[in-house]
Amino acid sequence: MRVPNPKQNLLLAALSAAELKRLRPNLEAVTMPLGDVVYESGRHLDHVYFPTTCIVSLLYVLENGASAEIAVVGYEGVVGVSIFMGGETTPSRAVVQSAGSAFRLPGAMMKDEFTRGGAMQHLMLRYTQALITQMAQTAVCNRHHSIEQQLCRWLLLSIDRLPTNVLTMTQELIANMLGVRREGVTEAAGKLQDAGVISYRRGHIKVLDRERLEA
Amino acid sequence: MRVPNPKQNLLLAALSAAELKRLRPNLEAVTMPLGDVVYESGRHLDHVYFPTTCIVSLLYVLENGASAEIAVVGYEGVVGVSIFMGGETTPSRAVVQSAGSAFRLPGAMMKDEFTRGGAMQHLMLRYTQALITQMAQTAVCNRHHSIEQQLCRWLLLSIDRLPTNVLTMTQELIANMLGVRREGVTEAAGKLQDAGVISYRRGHIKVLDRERLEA
DNA sequence: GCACGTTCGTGCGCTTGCGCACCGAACCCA
DNA sequence: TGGGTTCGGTGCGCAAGCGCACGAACGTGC
Repeated sequence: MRVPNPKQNLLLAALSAAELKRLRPNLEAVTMPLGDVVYESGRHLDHVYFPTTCIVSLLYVLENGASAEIAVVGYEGVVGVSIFMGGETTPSRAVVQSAGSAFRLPGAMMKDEFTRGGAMQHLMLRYTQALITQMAQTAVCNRHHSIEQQLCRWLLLSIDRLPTNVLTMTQELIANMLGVRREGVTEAAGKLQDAGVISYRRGHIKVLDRERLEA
Repeated sequence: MRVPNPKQNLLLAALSAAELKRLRPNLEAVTMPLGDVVYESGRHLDHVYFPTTCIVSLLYVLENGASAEIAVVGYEGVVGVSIFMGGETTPSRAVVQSAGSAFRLPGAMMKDEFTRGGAMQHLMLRYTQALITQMAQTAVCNRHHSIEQQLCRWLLLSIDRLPTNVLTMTQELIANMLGVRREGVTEAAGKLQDAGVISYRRGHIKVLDRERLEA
């Protein structure tokens, strides 16, 4: 495991040297264990998180407890956009889907930097726009796609944010993310394995044929 | 029909007198006929639209032509957030769901005003945040709710943005918005009518019992 | 008042996914 | 090496929703 470097996060890496230098003292490297709840729905947000090697899922939780993933954030993004979007709280829950590390920045610092209106603001807005697009896609997938198609999409979203092609993730958890039954995931994963696209064993999924996953 | 007044839009109304005065010369009142496509997915955005008496639906369209509504915008919001979020284009289609009027502002003006960093920026970001929340809800509803529940939610979203409790909308169109079959809407609407919550006839839906719709 | 297009109702077979229950098998740890 | 626990596979019955097809009711325009 390398020493965490802020530049591993694409947003931080895109900042100018001066901006990064300004933020650096307040950037704190944190390790993100699997299953850790970064934000709880409706709670106050203290920090924004810039993932480097971890992946964070954004889940929207209903009153009755049912939930579904609305977006995935990895080294290309930031968790906690609500902080600079104006709300102190977020309506979604953020859960670590793949363990790793991240940098976090106190919310107040983030706001200050954002308000300066420089590259940081621009970057954050662009990323938020991308996040919106991802959410819109999720919404439509939930309606029109089969479990198998959604599983494919989800696998792609995940491995694109990891250095390896192996995910550490039980089918139960995937089912939770997608908001479907575990058995449905089992079935879909079985098909994909038969087709030679993926292979898995107890909590580890290896993507063999990325091309064919994109269909 | 009153003469359109920018203050009918909540976002414009929330601006200070000075700001509104600055924008006023560039604000153009436009009428929005039913079914009009305000934005096409992937196309360049010339203007942002501030609805006053119309309602605009944001649809995300898949490659195969299937689509689903991801958000509803009325007098409380603005259509075309991508313009100040950094992208020149939007991944979604915007369609007029209920005829009425709106004010539009050239994209460049919007950007300028946004970049000033004043109340406008703050307002736009807050609204975008609200839009994100609405989209997240839509995503989860698509997964967990029955057609009837979704119809209820959709009706509420719509009448909340209209002065009356009567919607002019065929079931076919509603089905399009929700991304379901027309027959499914017929069935759900039939149930609601039997329950005395709504009444409808050929393209006109009247909401009778708002309370019970919220379940 | 009549014809036509639009909108809504209904029926049927079929697929997908859910809920539940149970078992085998892999893994972890002592 | 041998528990016990966690995962994954499988088999029901059931409900929701889809696709298709057809017909009835409404309302508009001539």
